[in-house]
Amino acid sequence: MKAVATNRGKTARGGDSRRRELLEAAARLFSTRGYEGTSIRDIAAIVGMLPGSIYYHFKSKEELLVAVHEQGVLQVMQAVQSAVEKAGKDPWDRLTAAAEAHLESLLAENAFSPVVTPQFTRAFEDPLRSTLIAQRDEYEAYFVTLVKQLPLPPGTGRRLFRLALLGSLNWTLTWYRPGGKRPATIARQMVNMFRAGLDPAAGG
Amino acid sequence: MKAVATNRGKTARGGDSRRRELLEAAARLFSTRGYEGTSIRDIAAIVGMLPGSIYYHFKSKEELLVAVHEQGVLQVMQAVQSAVEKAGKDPWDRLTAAAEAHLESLLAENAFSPVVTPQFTRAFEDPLRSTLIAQRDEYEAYFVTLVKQLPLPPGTGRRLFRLALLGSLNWTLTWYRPGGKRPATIARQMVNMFRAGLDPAAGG
DNA sequence: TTGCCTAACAAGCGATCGTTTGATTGGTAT
DNA sequence: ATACCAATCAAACGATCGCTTGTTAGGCAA
Repeated sequence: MKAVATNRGKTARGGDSRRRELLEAAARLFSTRGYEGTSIRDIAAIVGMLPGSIYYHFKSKEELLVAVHEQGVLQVMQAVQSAVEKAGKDPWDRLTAAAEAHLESLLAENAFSPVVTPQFTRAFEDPLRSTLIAQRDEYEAYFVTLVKQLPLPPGTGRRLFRLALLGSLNWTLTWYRPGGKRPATIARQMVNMFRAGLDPAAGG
Repeated sequence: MKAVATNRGKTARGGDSRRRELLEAAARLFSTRGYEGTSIRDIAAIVGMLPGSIYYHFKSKEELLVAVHEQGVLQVMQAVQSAVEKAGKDPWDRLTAAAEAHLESLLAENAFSPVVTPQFTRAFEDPLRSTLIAQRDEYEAYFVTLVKQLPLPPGTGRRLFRLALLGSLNWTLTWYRPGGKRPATIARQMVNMFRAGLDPAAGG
């Protein structure tokens, strides 16, 4: 494992910039037109590259998808974790912070994260599908711990609570228009809808 | 408008049965593999027909999709309306009945209805996209009236309430597995989560 | 200068896509 | 029997798909 001093072969400053451009273009197209609806040629055209050249950076279209998905999970996860850490100790505050960061990531313009949602994953066959689900589960497990800390009335299904909240948040992707309320506001109001009924300390 | 006594040309009893078979096969494939991920040849193979023969029944793949989508909207709409009518007068009961019927339709095996969700519509371009959205809006407007009848505390965003609830319900498509709770049970519990906090008459 | 290596180009492979066209089949009405 | 017509077959069209292959341009090290 010898350290390489010079950026061997990479263009000018900053490593694999072309690779990142490809990831970004692919993410945008995948999330708007879907995976099957996006061709290698579409992606190549955006970054100004011939279709064949993509295969120098990724060995297949599927591998490109997995890389995009991984990047998406990473981005959302980091945003959420960092927001939660800043949120203090109250479990509801922490959940609210997570929801805000989650929705902001999903609706951000960079367009990496929409690919992360299971609604995207659903259409794939099983070797690939399992890979994507595994990546995503790592993230969703974080929400499990957040919900576990919540002071909920006994008998409340924590699993259903989590799925319902994430459902409300993720569904925003289908109706949100940039002109409207800020994503963080929407996320907070949604958490409050759930909270009002289930938090004994909240004021109805 | 002259009535035709004999089933002119249609096979045996029951009008355009082949057309319905095509719609059904297309619905199943569209909802599992997506529109772009489904080929005319796939659909033809299921109903035992050569690819070209499909074009006797539908003039294009897009028209087939629109027909499937329309059928899906119709099915869900009828199921929901019929359930609401049986539900009595209490607005929360009516909403609960609607949610149950909605989710049951979405998770039913016939597989027509998943195509109705906006998560499916999202990926299309604008002439087609607008057509699908228009079909779907007709249905969603029905939920608007249901939510309007609800006795909610002043200041509660009814629009966000509706979108959040439908989000929770629709998202179930991404995680539901046939072994688990019955769809109607899930729907009822979800409505109750929202209700507990927002209905002044509910017992916390 | 020589040699290497990254990153891309140029061209095309076979497969599959949605769709069209013309012929064929079988039942129904006359 | 004949004529008709709905419904399908059989075959192929051009376009586009993911991907491969051989080559080339340019920077870095020896």
